[in-house]
Amino acid sequence: MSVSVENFVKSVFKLENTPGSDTRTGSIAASLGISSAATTDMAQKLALRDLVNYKKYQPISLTPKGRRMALSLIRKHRLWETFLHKVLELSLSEIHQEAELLEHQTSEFLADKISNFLGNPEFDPHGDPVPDAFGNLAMDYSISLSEALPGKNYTLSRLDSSEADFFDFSSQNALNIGCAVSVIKQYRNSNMTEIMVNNKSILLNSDISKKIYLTTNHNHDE
Amino acid sequence: MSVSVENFVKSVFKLENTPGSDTRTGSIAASLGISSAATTDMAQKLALRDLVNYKKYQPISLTPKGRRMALSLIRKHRLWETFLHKVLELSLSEIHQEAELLEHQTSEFLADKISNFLGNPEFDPHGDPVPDAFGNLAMDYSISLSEALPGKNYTLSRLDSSEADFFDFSSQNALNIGCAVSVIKQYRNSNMTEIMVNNKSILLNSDISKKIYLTTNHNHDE
DNA sequence: TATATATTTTAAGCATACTTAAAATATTGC
DNA sequence: GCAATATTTTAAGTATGCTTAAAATATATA
Repeated sequence: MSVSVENFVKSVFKLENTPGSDTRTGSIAASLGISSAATTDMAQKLALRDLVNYKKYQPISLTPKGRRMALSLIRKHRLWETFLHKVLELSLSEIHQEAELLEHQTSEFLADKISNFLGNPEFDPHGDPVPDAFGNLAMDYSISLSEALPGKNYTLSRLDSSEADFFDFSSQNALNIGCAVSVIKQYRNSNMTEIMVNNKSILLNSDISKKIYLTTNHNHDE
Repeated sequence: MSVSVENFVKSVFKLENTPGSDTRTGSIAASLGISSAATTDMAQKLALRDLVNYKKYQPISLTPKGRRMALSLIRKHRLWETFLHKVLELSLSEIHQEAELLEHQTSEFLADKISNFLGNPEFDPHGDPVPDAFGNLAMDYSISLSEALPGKNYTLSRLDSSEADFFDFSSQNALNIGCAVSVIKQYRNSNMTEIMVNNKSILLNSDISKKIYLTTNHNHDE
């Protein structure tokens, strides 16, 4: 399977699972950085290979086979990110681009070896769940900081970005996964969020707060 | 740089450095598993990019730029092989094919991280030297078992193959890097070599003995 | 040295994965 | 409901990296 096909399928999966997004030709084109014409072309070809469902002028969806492919790729991506961060000590801002390339050249056999070496991690260094070999994902109860309730205490569980700038900002402000976050105030009109981290107050705009995810401080098995 | 270009350059490098081989169109084609026509085509294109020297009907050679590219790839390949074997515990017969894919998706930055993690190894698990970041190779004084002198004692230093079968054979017969090998007799007419390993006598044909390299048991710095 | 054989190159064609421009269709606003 | 606008699809064209078949050239042999 070519890199282009794999990235296409992964893009559809991500858009299908992102609230507020759709899987229309233009959206997929934008997310892949290619033209709408190329997207239509690829959708038609992949429909013949039973990877996507395609009907003219309609949103594209993944078949079960396409979904399996996407989850396998996401698994490889997140395993590589975990490996690069924990073993080779690359920073959060460095791991994405390397994993983006390696994921396409990773056999299932090798993915299992990496997973096993890492102790079959459930979450990657960004807090994203790592699918297991069957495509199952750990449950994620996190909520976005932009939706969090003022006055409550949370734990930072996920940094949802693939941009180096975002990770540079978060690490410089000690916004690390696992740290305690108190939400002071939500400025609904200006879309700003004030939080307290390490006894320091930080005011964040929504570009940032949308990408930070939190879990409430209690056990979900209770 | 595309995978095809990288593999072409690597192939020329390997043929240039393999005694008894040449870098004519047909030889490169055979080593890459493509047609002679495709080889000519690629040679012409890469000459324009200053990676190879090409004149009609003449053997192809690498430019300094081409040589640097080849050594960078070989470095990445051998670092991955070392990593896969030592860290993820893949067998000697499994590492080549995985490294063959990963090498093309590895930045210089990542290669340096892997090298550093492994303690900047001078040799990979097959006994092949790992070029350093500047393309320098450790000196290799090994000789082929097919050329070794009867009655002498050697240490097995290199298993020169990329075929899984060969490594299955060698590991099953305890022909491991670092083990002591005594050469009993060279049967020059039939191209057979008799050796003693772990108090066991083994008779090897030249297909095998050519791929096994040995060092004499003394220090080259003396 | 001439000719037969082998090798290399050129030429034409194909698949993949894109592009831009035009045509077709869908959506929005009045 | 219809026109204006936006989106999607089709069509034509490009670069890469191959293929096979033919022509050109080189090499080997008698």
